Parts: sequence; structure tokens; C-alpha cells
Amino acid sequence: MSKVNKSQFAILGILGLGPHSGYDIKKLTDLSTRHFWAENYGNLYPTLKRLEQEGLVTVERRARDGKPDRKVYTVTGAGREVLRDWLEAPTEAAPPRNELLLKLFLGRQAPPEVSRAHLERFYAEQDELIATYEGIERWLETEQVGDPNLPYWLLTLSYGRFQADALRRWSEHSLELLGQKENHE
Amino acid sequence: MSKVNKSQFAILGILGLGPHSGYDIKKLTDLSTRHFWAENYGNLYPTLKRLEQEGLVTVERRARDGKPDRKVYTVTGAGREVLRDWLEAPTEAAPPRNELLLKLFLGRQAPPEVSRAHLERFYAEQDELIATYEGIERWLETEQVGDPNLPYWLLTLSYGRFQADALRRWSEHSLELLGQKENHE
DNA sequence: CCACTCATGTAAAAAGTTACATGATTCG
DNA sequence: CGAATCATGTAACTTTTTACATGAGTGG
Repeated sequence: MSKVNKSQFAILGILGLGPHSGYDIKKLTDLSTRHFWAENYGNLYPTLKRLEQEGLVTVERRARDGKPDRKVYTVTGAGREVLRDWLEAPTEAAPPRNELLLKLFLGRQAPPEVSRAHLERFYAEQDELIATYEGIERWLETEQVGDPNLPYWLLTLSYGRFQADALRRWSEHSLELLGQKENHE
Repeated sequence: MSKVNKSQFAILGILGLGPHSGYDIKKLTDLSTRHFWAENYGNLYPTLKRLEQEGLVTVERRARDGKPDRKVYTVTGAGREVLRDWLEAPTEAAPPRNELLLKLFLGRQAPPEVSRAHLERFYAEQDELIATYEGIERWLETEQVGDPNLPYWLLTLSYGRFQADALRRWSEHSLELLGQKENHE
């Protein structure tokens, strides 16, 4: 088992919302899921081709004069089944890799200002994230009212808000601790 | 730039705490950093070999009768320099991939119980994590008192506590929302 | 005119994970 | 006696990323 291509499910899932081209899918993920799931062309196009060969999606080539052709993909029944099976399955834990925490863990092997700088940068990042999330929330609740997916989208957004809020408090708290430590030495 | 082997820095960092064998490093990461940084032999041994060829670490083979030989690695001056440079550099953002959030985002494409089950599982996981972190904290504060690394280690631990606490509250909150939604339909 | 958007794709590269192989010893 | 621990390593595998290529049209 182990190590199954996860991108394929992301793609099937997006196509489950409606027919789209590879370019569309990239655009959509950039707009909606980019904070927890990013896709890139190098992955997208080959995977779409494979999904089509497996009969999980169908393609329709649409020529438009002036503009380049679009290949619009639609999920098949088989595709929906595969997607549903994956949606139901419990999530597999990804191997953890948090570079910031690794650097802090090894913090004593550098001057204390190094760790402080990391924390300050991180604080600012969380701060920005919170502002971004607030913007997205306002947009969702005005532009997307009535969409049956909305409650689910808000769920993922609120994950981000809870997390960023907690981690911003953590960095504040940690900066205080490092400051205290310094006075004691 | 981009895509540099990060394991090498983790390894140099652990060796910065004292000389160790590959087996030791694996043991140490399993005990200390496993919640944010895991290493595996398939990565560890080849990387150690390469670090030695590059002069960033030195090896000493220690034969012990009965037991298998140990190859004990020590960081060199050059190794410490490489490590310090990396420690100082701002962390590079890793491409986000949160399978749980992807499943919830696509939640409407499965029965609502599916999302609820994910959230309940996640709640239980955070709950367990919190208990684990409390255990580690007690252990650190009794067994590791006086270690100059302790403040840094506590930092990474508290990251976990802040996060798990927030995400446990988030899953509670989300389960309530999903419950409400159901009543309205 | 420059930069960006639309649109599809390929190639190269590597990082990292899992699983397997080996073998002695110790603990219950 | 079986399982776990100590200890080092290799091989296969694959996902995923980055960078490159191409080319028309649009907006400032």
C-alpha cells in the first residue's frame, strides 16, 4: 500500500464540482485550496491524461478562434466512485517535516538572536495569514451564499483561523520566554 | 536554489549535540523530534556517508565484542559552519498538503456522516496528542533540568500544545456547525 | 512595447519512503 | 523459543517539484 498519488483525488474532487480544463483546475486551487493543497502543471497535466486513460474522466477538446484550445474534463461514474471511496477512507498521516521547529529545536547551536528572528518572522506570517483569511471569509459569505459547498469551505477556512491564531499567540509567548531567559543569563 | 536535502541539516544538528551513530540519530529523533521531524534509515545512512565524504563529519568505527560495530560520527568545524548558515537562513515554505482539509473541502460530494467521522477522528487524535505532550513536558522538566537546550526544546513542545489545543477546539466547533446545518435541511 | 494572461505540455531531477537483507544477543 | 533490540545498509519505487518550451492576445 502506502504512497498513492493524492493529486488524482484532488483533481477528481475539483472536477466533481463541475467540468474544467487543467488550466482551470490550477486556477481554482490557487484561489481556493492554496493554503492547504497546491497543485502544479507538471503534476496536473500528466495525471489528467492518466485519469482519462483509466476511464475516470472524459475529455472534450474545445477550439476557440484566436485563443488556444481548451481540453475540458468531466468525471465519469467510475471516477465519482473512486473519489467517494477515498473521501470515506480515514486520512493517512503524512511524515512530519516542520523546518521552523527543527531550527528552533537546534536553536542553542546559534546565537539567540537567530531564534528570535525566526519567531518574529513567523509571528508576522501568522498575522498576515489571519488578515488573508478574514478577507476570504468576507468574500465567501457575500459571493458564495447559497452554494451547497459553502459550509464545507468555511470549515477549512476556520481551521486556518484557529491555527493561525494559536500559532501567533505561541510565537508571542515564545518570544517572551526567550527574552526572560536572556535576563537570567 | 530550492529543493535542498534538509535531512542533512537535521543530522548535522543532532550531531552538534554530541557524537552519535546512525542508529543513535534515528533513536533520538524517534524520541525527541518525531512530532515535527522524522528520519528513516534509508535516508540516514546514505546521507551520513555523503557528509563524511564532504568533510562535514568524521567517523570512528568502534568494534564491541558480541555486539555489532558502531560507526560513531562527529561534526567537524566545516560541518558546524554549514549548520549555522542553515540555522540562520529563514525557513522555506513547504508546499502545503493537508489531506484532511482536502477531504472536508470536498465534503459535499459524500454523505455528511463522512465529514463528521473525519472530524471525530481528528478530535480524538488531538486529544491524544495533548496527553502525549503533557507527558513529554513532565519528563523534560524532571529529567532534563539544567540542559542548556531545554528552553529550545520546550519551545517546540509548546508549539504542539498550542496547535493541538486550537485544532481540538476547531473540530468541536466544526462538529457543532455540521450538526446545525443538518437541522436546517 | 512590455508584461501578463490564457493554455498545454515535457524533461530532468531528486528527495524521501518503504521494504528487504543480515545477524547476533537479550529478555520474558 | 519467539520477539524485540542493536546495528548497518541497499534497492526499488514514486511522487512531486522546478524549469523550460511555445505562442497568441490583451491591457496599460
